[in-house]
Amino acid sequence: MVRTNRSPRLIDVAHASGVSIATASRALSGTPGVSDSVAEKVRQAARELGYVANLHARSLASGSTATIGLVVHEIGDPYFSEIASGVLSLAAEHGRTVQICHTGRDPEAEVEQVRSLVANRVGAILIAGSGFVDASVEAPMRFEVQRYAEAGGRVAVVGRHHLGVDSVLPDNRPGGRAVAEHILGLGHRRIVVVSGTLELTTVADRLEGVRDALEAAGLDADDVPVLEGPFTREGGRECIRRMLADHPRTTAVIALNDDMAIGCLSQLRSSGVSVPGQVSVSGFDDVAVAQDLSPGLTTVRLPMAEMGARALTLALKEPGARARRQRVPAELVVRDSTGPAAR
Amino acid sequence: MVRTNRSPRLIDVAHASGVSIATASRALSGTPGVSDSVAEKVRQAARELGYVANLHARSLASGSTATIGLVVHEIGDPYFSEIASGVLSLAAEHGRTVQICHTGRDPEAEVEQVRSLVANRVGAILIAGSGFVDASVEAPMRFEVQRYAEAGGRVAVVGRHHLGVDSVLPDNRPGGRAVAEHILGLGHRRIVVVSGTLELTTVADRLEGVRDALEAAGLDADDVPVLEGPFTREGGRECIRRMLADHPRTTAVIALNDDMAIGCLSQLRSSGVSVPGQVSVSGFDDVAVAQDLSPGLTTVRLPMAEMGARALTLALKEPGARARRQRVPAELVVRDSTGPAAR
DNA sequence: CTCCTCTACGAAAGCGCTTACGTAAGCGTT
DNA sequence: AACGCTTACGTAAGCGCTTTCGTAGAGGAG
Repeated sequence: MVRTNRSPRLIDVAHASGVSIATASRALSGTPGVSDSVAEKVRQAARELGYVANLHARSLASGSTATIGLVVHEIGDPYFSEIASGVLSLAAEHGRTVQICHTGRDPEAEVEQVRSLVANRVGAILIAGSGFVDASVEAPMRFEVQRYAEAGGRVAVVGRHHLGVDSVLPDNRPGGRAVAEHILGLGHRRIVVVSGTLELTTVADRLEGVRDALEAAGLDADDVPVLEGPFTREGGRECIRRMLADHPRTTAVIALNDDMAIGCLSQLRSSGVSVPGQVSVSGFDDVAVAQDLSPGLTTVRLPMAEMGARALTLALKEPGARARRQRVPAELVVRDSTGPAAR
Repeated sequence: MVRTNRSPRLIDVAHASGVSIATASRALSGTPGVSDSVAEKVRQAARELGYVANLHARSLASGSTATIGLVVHEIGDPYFSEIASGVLSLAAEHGRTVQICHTGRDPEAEVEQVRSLVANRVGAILIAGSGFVDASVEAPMRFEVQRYAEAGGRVAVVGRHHLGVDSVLPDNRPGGRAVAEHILGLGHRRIVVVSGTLELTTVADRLEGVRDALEAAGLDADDVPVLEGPFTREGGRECIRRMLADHPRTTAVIALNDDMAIGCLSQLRSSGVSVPGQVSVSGFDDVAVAQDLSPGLTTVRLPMAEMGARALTLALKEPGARARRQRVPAELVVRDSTGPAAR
């Protein structure tokens, strides 16, 4: 019977080139033990038939995969999409494919997604995005990740500690300190921090850095209001409305990510507050649009794409005896959204 | 021999629950023909063992996959990341995983990526992003896609015609016409179009719409300069520099996507040109940040996430006798970046 | 010429699952 | 009681590869 309408299999290539399926397999996957002439004949036949190996069969037989899994909070968010971009580019160079899932910042969905990646037998799992301060929230994730790692899976995370695996960690705290010092240096004293939920370690770390700077400047960090809202543009808008109501004399807003900062800018503009004339605003992350906003956003640059790529590099390496940590420096980028404090 | 350090297999679950492997399979995958009591026993055992099915084995045996492939030009670009977001969310609801690749707008890389998705035996392929006007560039892609479709694969595209498969098509031309009419309605006559490469069908279609409006207004469309540059923020900046040099009396810029429009805004600001006071600017797409820019960007809204979701829905459906086409309306969103023409 | 060592290749055993097919038991009909 | 039909389950044949092991043949040493 002729197999119509189906992709050719290895055995078809083998027949076409007059060798056994074993030899064909070796020739195509580059395993030694095949003479050059035969190997070339096989490759030729494969080309003519338009043969593409069935990766499922390959993985099943060999027990390994070229697929790597990437878990992000929300792919539509530029912070994550830039990380993803770095991962995808490097993965393509290595001939690896990437499975992405996003979790909507829901810890349960996150665990769920990791499970599904494990089921897919991906070769490595990359997890991007903040962890949770509360260890009990983090526990199921930790469990799942450990089990996978013990079974031989590779895991790397970006911007997340406490998971006991290789990690790429941005200098959130020093970065927070740097912006805050910048703001203080401009003479601001009536400052407000606009922040995502403090349950996120990223938020907590950045805030800690801000407090460091405040204390170093001889201020009481507890005197600076921290307005909490969703870690999104809408959250930024919301916080500014609260700020205008409750702390009308504020001269500087330190937002703990660019998304919120953008929301802040937007709301201040609609409220008729000039930036940086009346109020200065800073962000964190330096997403691509930050420089194209008006005014250009003063922020802390994190090389997101590179962070993604580095996480992948870690995951592709042999596991070390203990978890590796790579620090990524955060660099203050001063633009036009911050200026001297109004008198 | 005890299998240490490996994930449990179906047969382990079968033994643990005292049934055959066939019954266990049926119970876990929900295939009818198993009594409720036995099914529950099996599920219980699976849970206790922490069993997760090996999807490679499953795909190999069943000949189908729950994985769907998504090809985009650049995941870091908000247009695509928002589409991806729609796809990921809907896919998760259907218990599907998504493999994403980005191609850097390189037609060859695109074909390459589709091939690799085919090798992965994904159940469906989604392709987002503009096609090419030049049919010869599009041909290899068309070939690959057709072969996959004939072998039973499902394909859907968003924003791309000519591929002979199910498609979700934004109203680029009517959208282009709508913005242009808006600009004309504000009294602008010295207009410049800032455009990505005309080789992209998306660009060509939007431009066609703009020309429709110009002609309808009794103008000669050929009198309106079309500045071509990369379809990115940097491209927008570049075009504005050319515009300021070559067409200094321009009062309105119609950018053919938001990314370029953002670059235009940015460059105009650095060049000290007020928007919309001296020059009005419009975009296309309505990416999330568009509303938070200063001034808020007048643009044409495309429901990107929804478009992604709809493409997935099409791909998940049974194929029709002929390729389906879903039009997605484009809606003009007027914000602050456009105003009456200066006298 | 015999013996041994390589090298190049083939045969066949899985990898972990799905599913077509076979069968035994239960139940209603006549 | 004999018959068929349905339901619930087991047996076993793959899915398309990789990889271990075995072997034939070439070539070198003695």
